[in-house]
Amino acid sequence: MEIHPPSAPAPVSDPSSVPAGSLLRGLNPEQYEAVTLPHVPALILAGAGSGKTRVLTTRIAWLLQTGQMSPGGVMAVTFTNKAAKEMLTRLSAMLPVNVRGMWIGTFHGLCNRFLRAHWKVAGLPQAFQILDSSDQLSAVKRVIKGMNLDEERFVPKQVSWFIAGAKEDGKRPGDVAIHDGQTQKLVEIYQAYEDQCQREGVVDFAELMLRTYELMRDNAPLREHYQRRFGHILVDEFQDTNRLQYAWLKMFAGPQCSVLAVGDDDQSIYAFRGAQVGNMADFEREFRVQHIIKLERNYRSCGNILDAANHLIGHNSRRLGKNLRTEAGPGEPVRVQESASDYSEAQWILEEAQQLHRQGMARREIAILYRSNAQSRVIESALFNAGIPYRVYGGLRFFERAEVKHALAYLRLIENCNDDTSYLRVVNFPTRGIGARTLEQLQDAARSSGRSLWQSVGAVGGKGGGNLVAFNQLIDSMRNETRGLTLREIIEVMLQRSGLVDFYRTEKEGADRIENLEELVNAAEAFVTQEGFGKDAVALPVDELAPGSMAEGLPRAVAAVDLKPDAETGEIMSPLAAFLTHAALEAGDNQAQAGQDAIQLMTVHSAKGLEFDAVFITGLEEGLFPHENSANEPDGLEEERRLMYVAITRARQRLYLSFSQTRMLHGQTRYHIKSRFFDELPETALKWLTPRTQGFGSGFARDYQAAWQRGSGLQSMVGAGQQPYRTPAPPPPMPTRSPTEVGGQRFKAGMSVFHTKFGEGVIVTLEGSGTEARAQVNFGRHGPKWLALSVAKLTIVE
DNA sequence: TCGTAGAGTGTTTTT
DNA sequence: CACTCTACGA
Repeated sequence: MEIHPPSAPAPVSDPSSVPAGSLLRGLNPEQYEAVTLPHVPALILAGAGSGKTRVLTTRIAWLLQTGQMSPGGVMAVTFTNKAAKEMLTRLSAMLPVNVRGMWIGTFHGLCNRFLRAHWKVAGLPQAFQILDSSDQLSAVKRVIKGMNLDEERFVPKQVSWFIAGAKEDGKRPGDVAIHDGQTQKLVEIYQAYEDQCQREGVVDFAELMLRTYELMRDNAPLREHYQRRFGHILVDEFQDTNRLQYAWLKMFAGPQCSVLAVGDDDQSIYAFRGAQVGNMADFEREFRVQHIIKLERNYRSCGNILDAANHLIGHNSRRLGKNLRTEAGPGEPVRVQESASDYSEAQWILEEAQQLHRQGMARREIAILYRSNAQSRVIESALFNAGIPYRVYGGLRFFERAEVKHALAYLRLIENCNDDTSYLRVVNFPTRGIGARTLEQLQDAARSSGRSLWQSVGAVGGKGGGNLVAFNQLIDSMRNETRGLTLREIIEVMLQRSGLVDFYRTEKEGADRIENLEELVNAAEAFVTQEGFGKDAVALPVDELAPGSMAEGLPRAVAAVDLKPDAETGEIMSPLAAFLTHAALEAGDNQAQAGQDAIQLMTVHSAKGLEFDAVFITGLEEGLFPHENSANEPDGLEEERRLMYVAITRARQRLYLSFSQTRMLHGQTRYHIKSRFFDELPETALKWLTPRTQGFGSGFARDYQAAWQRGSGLQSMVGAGQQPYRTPAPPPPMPTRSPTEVGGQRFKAGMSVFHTKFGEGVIVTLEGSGTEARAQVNFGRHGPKWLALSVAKLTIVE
């Protein structure tokens, strides 16, 4: 793929002559050009730390300020709520503009907004609810059970993934190509799942996108309306868009629309969940993009860090081609540390981090990154034992916690009693004498009549049946009691009447949970205040409703806005329904202690978009980073390299790369060699804190052997004369598992071997011992393979 | 209905 | 190792 220079160099006036107070003040020439582009499609290749958010927001502000666009005519779409919020905040700081009328949000958030306005033509109930991924999973499980299918053959997670994947390819059950019986059945499950969702009035994340896309595609007046409306569409993180999102954008972008796509192919790290980097090239071609601007000036990292990043990513093929540069000096070298074990690695990190902190660096400016979540544990325990405050990203977020989900389920039932997922979640929680047997009967009755669980309670007799009726009455009475109350009051009533609070009061670990339930009340309160639901505000976009808005004049027959206000209050959407939507679309933070100054721990994926003064990239070992599983996927290694690129470019001043010789993984000690990425970094930018073990690959095993024979074990390899790390327990006696003992042969990582079937290859990883011993061998044409050494016939190639 | 022992599992993840 | 899920017995 190649990049054409802008056909006509844009007539950029000298950005340095921009008057004080102007929006455009302080932009560099490329940024300036991007912000002031004419009304045509354009692609901005924005490198890490090149000021892309600034360009996006300044462009919107500029379009509005110069009167080229009214707020209603702009759409800006992002992937995360955080990015959307950031954009809104910055924008309102630049201009006094009513951001509520603007279409700025996540793909899913905008779809929700669209479907709330057009629920009727979209074929949805007005109070449709959104399933998060765990809701979706349990819905899929129910479908599989209901079809009497084997959960071994149809693993709910995989089925769920299949359905989401199909939707993200724009495919309904009828559109999926069927090659075999398995696919046939999967499609049947997909169909049944769809029917179930439709019956219950719920949509999953992918459905929000697909439903919106289809409605735009099939409803010409609606499409024309929106296409006329949006003169400018700006897309953030374009490299992360999937097929459906791309098609969605094309649907909203009419002939008069100028789409500005901002992205960085080198930071595409979500191919595994359907992101198509190829969308960038497709966009360039299909939108006949004339203006491609590269933002390569980096304002974040110092020279050595950028050298490392550029050098590394240079090993990828199929790039759009971009190099980061800085006007800051080279700065400090990139420090490299080798440790004997994951434990001593953690120990070293914490001491180094403490050192930085003592020198005045805030803890929140120090990030510890790893490839996979499992790696955080050792580091966490080291920090915990040392009493150093830290914060782990990832894990359960607020709205995903069990007690919060229970509470939300009650609220959802108040809003829509046909929501079977919520019904099943709380019908017997707290326990009400409704057991598996009773629910079995209820589900059978519901299935055979095609009705919801709620509607089927009458069909179940006996004691269980009576309890079910009582449960329905409980929900009914909650609905009646809360009518007309504020959101806060509704939740308080629900918490009491449902018995949730009482239940957790008697639990031994219930205090935290009650605290979270109280937090839910606060979240609701904050939501009402922020979104203005307290008074007469409605959830629908103001510009869709106001007379004189662009929606006015649209043929009523196609229902631009399907208004159906509450008969009593006149509310278009109840605060409760709005809050439930909010809870589904924005899972919230994962920690309450977010304010504290703490060291930040996270995966490389979740670090994307963030920056820190000091960054530790840990576990840089073959098999971990690059991850062994990526070797099986096409372009897997390139994605791992981009991931590494993302990790490197998070650092402002100081970057540490660290790897360990041994690591506890899944309860087993594994022996690793250092990541191949070290060979792809410029020597001149690196500074080894530990002596280099030469000749990597075979080096480790040989040095280990030598060190062991000297009677000093691994510790002697970690550089005597260094800080007294007090490496704890001596390393596991390697000889029992020694790679050199494996299979009775002298295999070592890095060694060339010959296999009768796969030919010549190089040993990447060795693990296990005796008959368990296995090796990952990289065979040129056949790629990497895991081999059981007791079985595979390998000979050493000299 | 509920608690617990045993098996199974184990990249990355926002919405 | 640490967690989730299932099956079984009280």
